[in-house]
Amino acid sequence: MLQIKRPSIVDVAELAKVSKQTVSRVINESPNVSEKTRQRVLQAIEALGFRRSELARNFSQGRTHSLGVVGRDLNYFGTRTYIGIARQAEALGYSLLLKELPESGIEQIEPMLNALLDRHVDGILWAVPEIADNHAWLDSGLLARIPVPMVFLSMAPRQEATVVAYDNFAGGELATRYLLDCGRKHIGHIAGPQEWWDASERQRGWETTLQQAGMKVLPEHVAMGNWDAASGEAAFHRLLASYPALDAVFVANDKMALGVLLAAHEKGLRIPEDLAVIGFDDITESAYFHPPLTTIFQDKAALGQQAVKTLAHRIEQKFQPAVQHVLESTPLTHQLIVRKTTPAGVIKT
Amino acid sequence: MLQIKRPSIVDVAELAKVSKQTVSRVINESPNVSEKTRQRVLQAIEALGFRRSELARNFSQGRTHSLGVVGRDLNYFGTRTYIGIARQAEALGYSLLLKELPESGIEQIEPMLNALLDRHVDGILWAVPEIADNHAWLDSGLLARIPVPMVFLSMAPRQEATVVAYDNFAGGELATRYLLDCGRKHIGHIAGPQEWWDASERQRGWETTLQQAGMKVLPEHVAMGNWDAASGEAAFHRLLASYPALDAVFVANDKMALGVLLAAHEKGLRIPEDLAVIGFDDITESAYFHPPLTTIFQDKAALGQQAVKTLAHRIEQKFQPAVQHVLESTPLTHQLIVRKTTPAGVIKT
DNA sequence: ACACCAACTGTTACCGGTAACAATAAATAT
DNA sequence: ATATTTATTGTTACCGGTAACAGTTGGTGT
Repeated sequence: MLQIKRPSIVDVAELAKVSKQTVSRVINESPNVSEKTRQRVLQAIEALGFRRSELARNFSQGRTHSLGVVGRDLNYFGTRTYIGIARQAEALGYSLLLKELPESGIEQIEPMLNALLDRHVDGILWAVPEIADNHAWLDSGLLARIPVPMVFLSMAPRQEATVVAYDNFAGGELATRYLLDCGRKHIGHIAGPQEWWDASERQRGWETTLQQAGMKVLPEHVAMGNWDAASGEAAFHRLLASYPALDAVFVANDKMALGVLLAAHEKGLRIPEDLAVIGFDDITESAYFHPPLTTIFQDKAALGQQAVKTLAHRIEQKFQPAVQHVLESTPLTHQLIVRKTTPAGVIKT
Repeated sequence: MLQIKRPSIVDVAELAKVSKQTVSRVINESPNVSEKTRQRVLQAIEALGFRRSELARNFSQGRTHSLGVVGRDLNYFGTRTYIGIARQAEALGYSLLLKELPESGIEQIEPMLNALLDRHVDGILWAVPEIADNHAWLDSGLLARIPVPMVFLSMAPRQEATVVAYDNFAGGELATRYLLDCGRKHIGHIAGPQEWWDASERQRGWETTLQQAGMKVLPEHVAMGNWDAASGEAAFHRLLASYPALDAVFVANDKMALGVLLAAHEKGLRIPEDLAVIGFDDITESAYFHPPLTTIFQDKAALGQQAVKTLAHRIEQKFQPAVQHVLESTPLTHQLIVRKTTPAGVIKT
């Protein structure tokens, strides 16, 4: 059961009868190696099955070609986002070191960041949704003490931080304007938890659009849920009670919209005739809701991708300030997906 | 913009006027340090804000206290599973290095494993669903050349491999037996893709249960989907055409069940009176389907947790063969969640 | 008072690469 | 033919810890 030691650069050097530095040059494709020795070294590498230890290389260079990703639950930050992150990181030659921030939270933040820094990640991607003041630590000066570039996913813009995010305000506008285009006059909103930045932005988009259309927006025109289908159902009952004239509702995410559809059925409301519904997210199931849900789509994979690109860009700048790196950016804009919970034959303005 | 160098163990040693070895002893809580020097060292650590470089430690020890996780899409392997993995890894002091195996697949496997080994992960968790022969590489002898413990998530048992999985066969039995208990006589199945191990196991559970109940199982009693809601809808139409007597259906996952519900509505079938439906997975939305879906639950978080425990156990065995490590295992059993797509008042046998 | 042991601390080497600089050999200029 | 480049290769130090072994000190037994 003897574990055979991985061959090291020295083993290769001995076999090829060169110094280990020359081997290093070969594996790093330095041009200053004669073709003859290069071949000899390559042969030795082949013969021994040598592979460079990234661990050793990382240690010696002081950089690890890896990104720390701090997430919460993945649920929010989302499978699609994660795929975008993973693919882009791979494409740019970075590994991902993942950490889950537990609910409890605040006092875990510094240890978590330290754990990543102790492993010398080249950069950190903060993929925790902004809820209440859980980003308040940014004001504590902690950020300034972090010696690697950091990028934040989907949070309110801040002076000191690099943020990659969708404009949820615009998304809310888009949804609400479409309901107006449908000719609806009483457009309610089922919001996500107010403490969530994304939720309050969507709500602000709804509110602003209605006001610009000359409509009054009253507190009883909104009900709040917690993103879950169950809460959407409950919120809809409350909303209908406080706003009986309701003829359309913009729901802050598709899951809650599912609950709304169920509740509306129970109340005997016809959709979309009596009530138009528009969701947010375009989860894969929403095309199979009953009826299929009109919703707002945001390309989460592109979001993750863009975040990694941005982070990598800042890292390269740091390690090779001389070289001009290009940052190609993907536009992040919402898309309206019209299905059956809004009336047919609407002309979009 | 000068980057201040992280203090190293040597800086601490100088400040505390001891050798760096003594500092090492202090941070590793060796008992052989006098209280007086310990305090002096701790003070120096505090003063400098020293933190041990895990990178250096990993390098010097030849182990990284990290697990390589190879996944596909997360979609399948699932958010819940991932949470279980992350939490358990954190609890046991392991970091996670994540890799995404692209669809293309096979020829990517060896490079991917090598990438992990180059970074000296202590163990590898293979979280790619078994589809068709995508696990055939296990027979190539590659596995034997991997110098670290490896654990496979949810695949067919194999001689040479450590597998942590739910018994999907038993899950299929559980679902089907319940439909029998409901008094149904014509129980069809909407299967996942046959190439998926999980799917074929669930189907086998269905088939076996019916046969044991003395019923005939014909090919036209099954239709196959691809896990998506859309495919569930289509499959149901086909199934109904080929098996008109159908009075119950076991659907291999909840998403397809969603499509089935939609299709059944279109056909004017009452649920559960005309058709009983049972899904699989218990995704959060299924409680809000129309009507709420009866389904089979498996605790995916426990699955991920168990996989990490198993892997960690094997790693510890390897690094400290002398110590007897205990492996506490969580039982992985399915649970029947009865909602409204099956008739009320059934006595479970 | 002397040998011996325990408790504590220090020395040296090593993990596997890379960086910076030095040395040698071959090629070109004068 | 000699000085000077240029191309190629080797030497040495270093990254920040840990392991193995070697001292040093003080207390104890006789």
